[in-house]
Amino acid sequence: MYAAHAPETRPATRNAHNTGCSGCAHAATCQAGGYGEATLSGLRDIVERVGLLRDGEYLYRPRTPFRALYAVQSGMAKTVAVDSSGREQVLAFHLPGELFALDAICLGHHDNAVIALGRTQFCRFPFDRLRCLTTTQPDVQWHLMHTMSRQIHQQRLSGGDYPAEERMAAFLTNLSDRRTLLGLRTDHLPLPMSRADIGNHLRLATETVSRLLARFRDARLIRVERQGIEVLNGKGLREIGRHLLQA
Amino acid sequence: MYAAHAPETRPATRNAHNTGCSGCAHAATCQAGGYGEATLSGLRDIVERVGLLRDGEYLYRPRTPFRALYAVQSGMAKTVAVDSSGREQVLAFHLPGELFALDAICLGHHDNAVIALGRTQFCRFPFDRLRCLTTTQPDVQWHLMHTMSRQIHQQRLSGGDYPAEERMAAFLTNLSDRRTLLGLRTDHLPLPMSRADIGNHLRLATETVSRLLARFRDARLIRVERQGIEVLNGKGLREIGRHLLQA
DNA sequence: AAGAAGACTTGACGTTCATGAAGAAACCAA
DNA sequence: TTGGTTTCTTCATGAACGTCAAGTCTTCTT
Repeated sequence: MYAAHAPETRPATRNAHNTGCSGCAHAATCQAGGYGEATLSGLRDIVERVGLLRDGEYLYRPRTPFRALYAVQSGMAKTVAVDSSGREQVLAFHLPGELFALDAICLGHHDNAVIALGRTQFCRFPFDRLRCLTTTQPDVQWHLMHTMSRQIHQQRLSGGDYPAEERMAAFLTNLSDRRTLLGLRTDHLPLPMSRADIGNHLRLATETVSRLLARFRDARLIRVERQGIEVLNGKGLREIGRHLLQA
Repeated sequence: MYAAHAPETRPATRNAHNTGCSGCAHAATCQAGGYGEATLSGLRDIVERVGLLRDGEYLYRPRTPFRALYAVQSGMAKTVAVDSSGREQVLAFHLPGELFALDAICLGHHDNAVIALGRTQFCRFPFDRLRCLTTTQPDVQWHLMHTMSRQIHQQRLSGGDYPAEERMAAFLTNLSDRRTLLGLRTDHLPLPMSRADIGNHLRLATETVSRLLARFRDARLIRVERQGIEVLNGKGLREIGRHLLQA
C-alpha cells in the first residue's frame, strides 16, 4: 500500500491513560464487548490501547508468547500464517471490534502474524486478567464462548469449493455485512489490503482478482478504485455469492 | 458404505444407566475430558450416551435446536453442511473423543448435520448442565475454551491453496496423528467414509481421490483397501503433506 | 520534477484437476 | 449361487484458473 487512507472512524481517546471504551466509536457494537453494558463494563477495566501502527507494521509475530487477545479499534488488519516452505497464507481480515488471536489460546504462543492495513489501532485484553474476569463474571465467559463459537462457525464458509467469481462476490458481501453490524457505510468498501492479499485469502491469483473486479465493474455491480470499491448493486453481488453466504 | 467395519474399540458400558466414563476406552485421552481426572470428574456426571447409530444415520439435522455438545464415543462420524443450492459440504470427520457441535453455540440451533460412519456411539453433554459446571469449575471452563481454540486453530489448515496430492497426504497424516493421540493403531487407518466424502472434504473429485490413492500405492506409501488403508511409509506421506502440517 | 519501484491490469498460453463415460469390484437381496 | 445396485477405478477430454509476459498507473525517493 502507498498511503494510509483517511481514517473513517473518530480517533481513539487522546488521553493515553484513559483506556476505557467510552471514547470508542465502536463501543456499542464491539464484539469484544457486545451484549450490552454489563459485559462491556468488565472488559473496559482491563482493556489497553496499542498505539497507532502504520501500514505493514506487525502487532505480533509468530513464535511470540501468547499474553493477550486483541481487537481492532480503528483501521483494519490481516492475520498471516507462514508455512514450513515460507509460503504465506492470509487467514483473515479484521474490522474494528472484531476479536482475534483466539487460536493462540491452545498453543500458548502465536503461530501467525497480525499486520496493520493502513493506520490501525488495537485493543488489547491481557489474558490473565481476562481469566480472572471470566471466573467472577459468567456473562463475560459466556460472551467469549459465543465469540469463539462464531469464529468456528464462520471459518467453515471459507473452506468450500466454489467458483472464483462466487468466492469473490461472497467475500465482498461478507465484508459489507460485517460493516453493517458495525454501523459503517456499505456503499463504499475500503480495501486497504493489496490484490495479492485478497487473492491469497481466496485462493486466487492476483491477476484473477483483477479480472473478477473488472468483470463486476463491467456488469455495473461495483466501481473499482485502487484502495476500495463503490458498491453499485449490492443485491447483485449477494446473488452471485449466495451459495457461500449462510445456510 | 456397505457394512459396518468391525468395532476396534471395546464396546461401551453394557449398563445403560451407567453413563460415566469409567467404561470408556477413551477416558484417558478423551478431548471432552482431557487434562486429567479433575476435569473429567465433572463431565462424567453430566454425560449421556447416545445409542448405537448405524452407517448413514443422523445424530442431528440442520434446523434442530441446540441442546448439547457431543463427542464420538466409538466409531466415526462426519459433519455435513448443505448450502442454499442443496450442495453438501463435508466439514469434518470426527474420531473418538473429539468434541463437536461447538459451532452451534452462537446460533442456538444446528445448521449442519452429523452422520454416523459405520456403527457409532456418541457422548452427549447437555449444554445447560455444562454451563452450570463451568461457573463452578473453572478448569472445565478453561478446558472448553482450550478445545474451541484448538478447533479455530486447526480449521485454518484446511483453507490453504495446496496441490491435491499434498492435501491428500496431509489429510491421511492428520488422521494418523489424531489416532496416535487416542492410542489407536496407526499402521492401519480405517476410512469408513466414501471416496466421495473424502473428496468433498478436500475439494477434490471422487476420481481424483482414487487416482491419488493409486499414486500413493504405486509409490509403496500405502496399501489400499476398500474401507481403509495400510500405512507402509508414514514418513513419506508426511513429507508430501508437510507444508500443510503445522507451522 | 524526474526517475525508480511497486501495484495493478490485461492478454496469451499452459497446467491442474474436473467432467463424462465406461468398466471392474464389492455388496445386497433373493 | 445369480442378478442388480452401488462404489470404486481408470481413461479421454475439456474448462477454470494459474503462470508468464508486457504495459500502465500510482506512489515514493531524491
